[in-house]
Amino acid sequence: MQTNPPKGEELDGNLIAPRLDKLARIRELGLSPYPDQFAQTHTLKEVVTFNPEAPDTPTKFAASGRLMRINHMGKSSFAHIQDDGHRLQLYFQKDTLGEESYSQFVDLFDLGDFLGAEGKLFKTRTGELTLRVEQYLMLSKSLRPLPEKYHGLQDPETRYRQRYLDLISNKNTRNIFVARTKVVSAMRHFLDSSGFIEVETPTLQPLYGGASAEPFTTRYRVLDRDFYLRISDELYLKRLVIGGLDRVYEICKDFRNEGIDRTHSPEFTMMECYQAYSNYLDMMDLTERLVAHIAVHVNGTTSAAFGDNELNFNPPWNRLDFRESILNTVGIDLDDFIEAKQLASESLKAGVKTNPELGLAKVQDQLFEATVVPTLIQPTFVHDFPLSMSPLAKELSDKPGYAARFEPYAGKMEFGNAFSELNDPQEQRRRFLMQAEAIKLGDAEAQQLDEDFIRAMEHGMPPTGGLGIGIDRLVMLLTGNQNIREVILFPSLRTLE
RNA sequence: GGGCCGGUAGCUCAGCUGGUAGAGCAACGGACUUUUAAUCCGUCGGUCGUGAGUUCGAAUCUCACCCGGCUCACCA
Repeated sequence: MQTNPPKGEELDGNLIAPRLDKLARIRELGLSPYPDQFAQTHTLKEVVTFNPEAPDTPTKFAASGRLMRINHMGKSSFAHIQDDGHRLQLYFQKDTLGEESYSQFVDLFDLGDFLGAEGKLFKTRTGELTLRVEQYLMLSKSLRPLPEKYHGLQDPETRYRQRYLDLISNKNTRNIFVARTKVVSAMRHFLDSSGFIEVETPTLQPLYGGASAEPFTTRYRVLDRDFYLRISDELYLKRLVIGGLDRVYEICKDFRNEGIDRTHSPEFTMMECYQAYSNYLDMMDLTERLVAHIAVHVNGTTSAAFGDNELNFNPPWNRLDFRESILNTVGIDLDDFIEAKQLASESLKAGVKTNPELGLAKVQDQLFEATVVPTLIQPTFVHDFPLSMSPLAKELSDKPGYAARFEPYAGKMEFGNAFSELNDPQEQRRRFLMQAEAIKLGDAEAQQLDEDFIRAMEHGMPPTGGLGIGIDRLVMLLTGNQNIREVILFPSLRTLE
């Protein structure tokens, strides 16, 4: 839609002009439309907790916020100010303020302006807590109108492009992002108190790795070579475990140059943590406890409404063997197929199209995605993935061809990945070389050989469990949003010319 | 990328069997000293996403393009 993208210089039109006029009149009166400060006695959040009838209630409140509603009624006016998600009603009375002060409020203030007001609290006839204004001050003049007061801002495009308007007028939007912040802080708190230390590793990387994805490429001018925006921080965090940081984690943006849809954003936030002397089963346990802890911190309970379902993150979660999950769902036993083409044709019988030219692992993955994933509503660990799909994970000693790896699922959506980290450098080299074959087959997402990483591993790496959790998707699950754009403040959209 | 749906006033939406636009909120003027989606009277406000085409005449029909939503494909 062309209606709303900010046009910058064009501050005209008959909705803007009256505001500019008022701005000029404020200045003519020798007042500042943008004063330096206002001495608040209470935030709105605090004010709304008072009962005006209680004996210990202060006789003066000075509070401030954005004007969201004004009712002029001749010699008195009601208004609402909003701040930090809280609202307070103000009552302006000619008798209280005096003729000049009262009419200045009526003449010079618009919806959207910031205002500071001082006075006493009382309750209206209908019982609403209200501040009887004795003095007030313009704190900031607004030049553009707000979205409609009742319906708010509905248009999804404008909500994403001008998120500030969405935050002002839609309480639910605000709630989502407050919840998101709580998710991250609860995660940090849990990990910090479990002995993990938070680190920062490079966003710009000379080689990309740690995941299967196409990267964004950028030019590092001084070094005169291409760099990549990280698709993962895995290989750097493992170097740190090698360096003796036994429990590390990082929460950061990863970038993947791929499609955008309801569950994928090209830049998204990931938490990855690594714990020496543990394995993927320990990570499974960690995941359950971590997510349950976060859910309680955010929602007050381990359950969350998601679409038509009520998800319950209370441990223990379901556990589902990868091979068995496909066997039980479509009756195909992966162990019966060594060739990509065979499995692909068998999959097709079950109604699933795959790309056999990309190799067996890809076909297995596509079959799993199409058949098993849609059944995974309640939190579930899918474990023991085919080794060929897991170039950085250890092979299970009692299950050749399968990796000590799991992914947590909920709401038909993967939201993490974990394994017993491969720490045999010679085996790691072989795995990278297999990935090189996949690249030749046309798999644009296969992983690059990272000699420096192997060199680090050759110095000795302890047995280590690693876990990644997609923050955006976890927030989706805990806040009941089925679209990733609803949990990202400024989601990627095409630029408007 | 395919399919479907949408883009009309600042916002929320009508209008779409072709006759160049309406409502509510917002704004402006007026009435109103406990309103709260305040109410009542009056007024202003639109290159109907963009560009072509058909037509005497296009918001409306056709085509192309732009932007968004859903969906399928792709993508862990």
